[in-house]
Amino acid sequence: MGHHCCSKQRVKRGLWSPEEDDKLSTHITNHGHVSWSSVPKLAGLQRCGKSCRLRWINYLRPDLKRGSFTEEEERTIVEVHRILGNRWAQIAKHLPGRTDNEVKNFWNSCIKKKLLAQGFDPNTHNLLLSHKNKSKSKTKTKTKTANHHRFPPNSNSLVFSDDHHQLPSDTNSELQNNTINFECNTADYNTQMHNINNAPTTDYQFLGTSSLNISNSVSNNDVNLCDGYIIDENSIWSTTRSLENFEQPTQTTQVGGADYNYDASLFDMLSISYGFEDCPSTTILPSSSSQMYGDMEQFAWCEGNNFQCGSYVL
DNA sequence: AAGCACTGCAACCGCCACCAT
DNA sequence: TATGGTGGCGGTTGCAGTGCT
Repeated sequence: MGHHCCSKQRVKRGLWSPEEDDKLSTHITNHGHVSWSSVPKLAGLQRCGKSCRLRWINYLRPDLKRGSFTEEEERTIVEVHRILGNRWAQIAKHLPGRTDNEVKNFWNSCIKKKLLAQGFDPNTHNLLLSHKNKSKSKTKTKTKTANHHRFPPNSNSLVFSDDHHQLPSDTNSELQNNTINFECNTADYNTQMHNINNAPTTDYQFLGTSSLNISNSVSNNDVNLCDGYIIDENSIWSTTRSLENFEQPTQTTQVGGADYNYDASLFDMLSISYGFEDCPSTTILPSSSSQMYGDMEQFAWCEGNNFQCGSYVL
């Protein structure tokens, strides 16, 4: 069934003229819109309501940001796309003043090509096979990788408990300045993104070295705890890439559920929120008495005596 | 200068979900 | 419950602008 308003004859199509823009802007500004299907008639336009809506949302709305995307916006798009996939409307919500159409066009015309040029599959954010083979012999290669679907089907967002997560300051001398912003207001993922993009680096890093034990019971190709390093084809471990002073693992001792020694710029929360969908039985046990559990709908993380938990919103 | 290929982006199309009747 | 109207979304198209030969 088509749209009622679009089935009427004498509906103009194609690019909007300045006069049409003016009519639509004036009408919406003065009267708002109760029903888009009634807007063309009331505004004196020979367009269908759907076209009016699109024109207003994508071009005439006063709160739209104009001009090129900034590097920060680009980073945000890549990060959120890594999590959400082609959910342009959701991605656009992280970019005030940008529309889903704009983000989609930018992705298709620019970011996609950049990722491909860098050897990443723009759909999955994984290394393309050809690049994987090239880097296979390099155990410390820094890469980006991610799952295709970050959230369980029908989930809208990720929710963390509201407590600010802090490592016990006196329990491990290797960890300093180790406040991790684990905070994310309910259903406000944007807050989390903003915090991570703007926070001082030390807010999100462990300084020093931590030894990890990765116990991974779902060791198949798509197991992907977070994003970051490829240790081998089957075991992927990670941290955030967006932070400055991001350091590579100092040592990789063994592959496949054994110990890893990392220069631990480890647990960025954004990364931790990734990947549980595909590794429901994964447990991560850093030797510094930290634990994290993940499953499809819930996860939790212990650091010393502090305990954090969160869940997906279904 | 002309013709062609490529690119970016505005707009459209088709589908789905939701709501009112 | 079925149906129709509508809003919203992602995929796709078409065209104007640009660059290359």
